[in-house]
Amino acid sequence: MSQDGAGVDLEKSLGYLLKEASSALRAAMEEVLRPLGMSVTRYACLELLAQRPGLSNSELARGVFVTRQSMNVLLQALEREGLVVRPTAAPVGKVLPTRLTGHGRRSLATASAAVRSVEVRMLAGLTGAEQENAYRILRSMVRSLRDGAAPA
Amino acid sequence: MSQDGAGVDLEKSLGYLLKEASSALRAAMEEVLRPLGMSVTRYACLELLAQRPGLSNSELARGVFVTRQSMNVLLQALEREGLVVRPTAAPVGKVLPTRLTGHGRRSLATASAAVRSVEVRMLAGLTGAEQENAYRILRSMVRSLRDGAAPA
DNA sequence: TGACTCATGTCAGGATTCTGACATAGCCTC
DNA sequence: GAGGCTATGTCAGAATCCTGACATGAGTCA
Repeated sequence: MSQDGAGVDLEKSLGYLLKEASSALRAAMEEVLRPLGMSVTRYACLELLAQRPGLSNSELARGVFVTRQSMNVLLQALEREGLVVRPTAAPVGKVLPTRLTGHGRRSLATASAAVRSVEVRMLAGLTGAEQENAYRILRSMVRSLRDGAAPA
Repeated sequence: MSQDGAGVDLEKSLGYLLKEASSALRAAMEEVLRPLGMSVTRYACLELLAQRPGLSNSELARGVFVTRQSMNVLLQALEREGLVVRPTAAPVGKVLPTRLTGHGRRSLATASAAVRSVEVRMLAGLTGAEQENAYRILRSMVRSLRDGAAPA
């Protein structure tokens, strides 16, 4: 049914398109990660940890865009499965620096390759200049949204 | 940091930036919708329904990027609160065409204005040409992700 | 030193979404 | 008309994520 009404046109809304693209990306990632027994959130956590070893629970949460409570339960699971390690006592303050184990690094390697193939597929059909444009434009959107959030 | 070799560089990854932008947009929408007693999913459902009256449960689900089961529980709540109406019996097949009530339309109006202000803020700092670029590039990403998903 | 503020880790409860499953209606082919 | 295929609406259970709350440690300031 293609019945156009009045009001905001979702088909031309960049916000809607942004959600659509993000949703398509997540679905594509889930599709390639599922056979590996890994979820998108788990992969994101491991990938972030590989690039920034020793990140704390709260820092990981912010990097993966979930609450620190959700990240806490995820880290407990990853720790139980031997993918990451955390010291039993905080070396300084309450912060528990997390690190990947060998098992975690190997598990991440295959997942990372799969995700990379998805990103390559997503960028197929775009020139290098277009990718640069996309990067700059998305960065501008994020900055505008964050800055306007707390003007007081 | 330093070791990029095998891993995806999240700071330069368009996929990560896409997730970041989508997350920031959702957070900004939740912030302005919360005082109105409305969630992002509810708003999206009502907005879609305003533009395409008579949409079915499954069609709404695809438009809002959730499963039809989730949309079903949402529609039941909206119906209970008098924001939408569905016929008790399907006029044709099993499809139940959903429509906004006057109450639903009024509730949507204020929410729609709030969301529009967020989108305006998001696009501040971008020229018309840049917005056109963003639209075209995001569309290309979605198409590439969907097409490659089922190569048979 | 003591009070205040902020960030962190964690537990508990609730809300939202998803996966699995079933019955049914429309469409297509034979 | 019979059979297969797809899509839909719906119920039930499980997984995931979030909000609320508490205690603790670091930093600031009088």
